[in-house]
Amino acid sequence: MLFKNRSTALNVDQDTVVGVPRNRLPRDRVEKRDEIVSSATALFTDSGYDQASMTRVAHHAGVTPTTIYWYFPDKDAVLVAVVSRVLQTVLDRYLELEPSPLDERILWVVDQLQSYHRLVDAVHTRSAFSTEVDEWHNGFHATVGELQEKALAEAGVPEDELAPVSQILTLVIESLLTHPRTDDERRVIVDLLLRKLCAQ
Amino acid sequence: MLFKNRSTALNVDQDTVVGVPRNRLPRDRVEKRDEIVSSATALFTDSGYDQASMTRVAHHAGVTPTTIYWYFPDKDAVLVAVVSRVLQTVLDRYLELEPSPLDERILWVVDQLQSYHRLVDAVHTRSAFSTEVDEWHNGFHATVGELQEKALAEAGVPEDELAPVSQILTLVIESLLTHPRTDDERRVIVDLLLRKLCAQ
DNA sequence: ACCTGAACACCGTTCAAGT
DNA sequence: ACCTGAACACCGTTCAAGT
Repeated sequence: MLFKNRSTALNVDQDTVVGVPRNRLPRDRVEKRDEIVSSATALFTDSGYDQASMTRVAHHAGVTPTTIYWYFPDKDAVLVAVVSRVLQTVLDRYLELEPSPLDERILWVVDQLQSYHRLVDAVHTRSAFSTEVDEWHNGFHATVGELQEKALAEAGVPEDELAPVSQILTLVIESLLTHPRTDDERRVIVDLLLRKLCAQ
Repeated sequence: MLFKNRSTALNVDQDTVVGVPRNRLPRDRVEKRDEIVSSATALFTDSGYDQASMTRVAHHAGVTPTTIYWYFPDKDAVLVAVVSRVLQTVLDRYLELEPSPLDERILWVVDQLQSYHRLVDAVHTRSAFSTEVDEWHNGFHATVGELQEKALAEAGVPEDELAPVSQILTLVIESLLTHPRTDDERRVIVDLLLRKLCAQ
């Protein structure tokens, strides 16, 4: 029951040293951590940060609540791990998508993030109480801001308007997530915004 | 100790009927309810919805936690009472302020609501779980939307752009509350947005 | 009608004890 | 090194009991 991943013959590989499985332990640690983050992502996304208790996350990951505290200092650290991974995934997919009109790219982002609106709320709420969440949130806006300013410069926005235009766009995108609308409503808003904000 | 508001000579007025103080009871009830809402407003605003427990709100209002449940069905109902009163107060002051340029009025609203950003977060988060909060949130956007479309029409925004422009403005204002900036930064954003969105 | 204290089923987190 | 069960101080809410 204990060490169940390592005690079966199936899982023993050539790198294992008798008694001290050097290369095995770190890998297991990473895998279990990932498992916790996956469970937390699913539950935070579906039920929201508050309703998804550490107990529920733990059981979903097949561990005891206390085990999570071996991998993370507190619940906010789990939240940061969750949103980091979601951002990374979406960012990777976004960068592969590059050459398409700006409005299409923005609508794609809104569409991708739509299901994560509970994570957005959680980050905003927890930022006020957790410095670790607050720092991640600031870093998030810095990363996204840079990317967006580059895209906007290419779209013809003048140098001195780059910062505020980018910020407006980010704020609207974030808000669209927590104020759900139909595809059409979103398109009307994003199209009008870009038409007005991007000089031609 | 019980009925302390009514047992002192100071508080007995002419309308009081022996044994059954007809006019007194409803007034007391309203006053105590107001007291709870005031305490909740202070604590929700300063500490956030989650950190401000029913126990803390009750003690701040000079009652027992259970007493609150005589006046409100649950914590979300307290939240709705709090945000309703805040909105009413700000709306009243706004309507007295009427004749001033649109950008000044918007910056005034952002400034007024700035300190209530924790309430904004709470409403967004609770909307997903409480139909009473969700309904209030929808009503809020309807009320504000109407007011804003009128102001925008006067500012020269064409009929067919009224709805999306109003929505963009509301989303940006709401987001500015949860993403604090300096007065100058806010002014730059609002000025640019209005310059671009309002045809001239 | 209004208010209370005790209780219920939770919560995030800690810690001594196990392997 | 990693994991657990029991415990701690909370939480929102309920309810029998008081006035």
